[in-house]
Amino acid sequence: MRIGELASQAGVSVRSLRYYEEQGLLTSTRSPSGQRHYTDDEVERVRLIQCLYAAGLSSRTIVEVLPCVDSPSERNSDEAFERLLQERERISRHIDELLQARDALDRLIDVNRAHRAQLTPR
Amino acid sequence: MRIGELASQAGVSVRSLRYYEEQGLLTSTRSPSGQRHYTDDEVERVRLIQCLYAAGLSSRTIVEVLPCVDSPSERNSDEAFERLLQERERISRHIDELLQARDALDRLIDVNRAHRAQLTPR
DNA sequence: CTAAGACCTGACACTGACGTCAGATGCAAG
DNA sequence: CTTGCATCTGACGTCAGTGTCAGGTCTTAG
Repeated sequence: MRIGELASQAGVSVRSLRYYEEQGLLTSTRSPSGQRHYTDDEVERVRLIQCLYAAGLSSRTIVEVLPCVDSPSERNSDEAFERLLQERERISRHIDELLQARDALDRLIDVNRAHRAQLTPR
Repeated sequence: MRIGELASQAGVSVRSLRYYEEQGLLTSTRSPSGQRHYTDDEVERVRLIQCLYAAGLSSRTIVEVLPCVDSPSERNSDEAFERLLQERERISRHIDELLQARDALDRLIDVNRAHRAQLTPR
C-alpha cells in the first residue's frame, strides 16, 4: 500500500508518516521510482506510535523503546526495556496530575453551580 | 511579597510569573519603583494555574475559565462555565487515552518479561 | 496520449510556554 | 557610599510535531 492509503487507514497525515520515517519510527520499501510502500502491519504500528505520542512520549523516546516492540527477545534491548518501565511510571504520574486537575475543576464546577442555583431560583 | 518570593513559594520561575501576568492570569500591584507585589493568596492562585497547565489547558483557555474562579456569582460567566465543563470532558478523554497507552505499555512489558525469563532461566 | 491526482524532496511557518541575555534600576547591608 | 543581589523591560532562542508551499515526477483512468 502507498503512503496515502496508510495515512487514511491509520488516521494520520501523509506528512506525519514521512516525519515518522525521518525519525526512525517507521520504515518503508521503495518502488523503483522512489515511492514508499507499506505492508498491512504498518497500520497497527502507526496506531501504536500515535498512541505513544498521545501519551506524551517524544519521537526520541519512542525510538528508544521500539526495540521492545520489534525484537523483544534480544538481550541488547535492556536499555529499551528500562526506558519502557520509566515511561510507564511517567504516564502513571501524569494520570495522577490529570485526576487532581479534574478534581479541582469539579470543585469549581460545584461552587459555580451553587451560585447559579441562587441566582435563578426557579 | 515580591516576585522572587512568590516564585519560590509556588515552585515556578520568575519568568513564568511575568508571563502569566502578560497573559492576564495574574495581577500584581506595583511599588512606586515599578516592582511587582503580591498577596499570600496569589501562591494558591499560581498553584492552580500550574495545575491547569499540567492538565493541558492553554493560557487562553485558563483566561476563559478564570471568571469562574474570581467571580463565580456573576451571571456573565456563562461562557466561562461552559468552557469549564468542556475542559473537564477533555481531561477525562485524555485520561482515557493515557490509560490505553499504559495498557499498551503493560502488554509490551509483559511480552518482554516473558522473553527475558526464557533467556536467563536462572 | 493526456489530464488529474498521488507522490517525491526540501524548506519555511507555526504554536506556546518558557529560557536566557542585555542593559538599566531598586534595595538592603556593611 | 558601595557592593551585590533582586527586579525591571524587551527581545530573541528553543523544541517538536505538523501544516503548507513549490517545483518536479509517477501512476492511472479515460
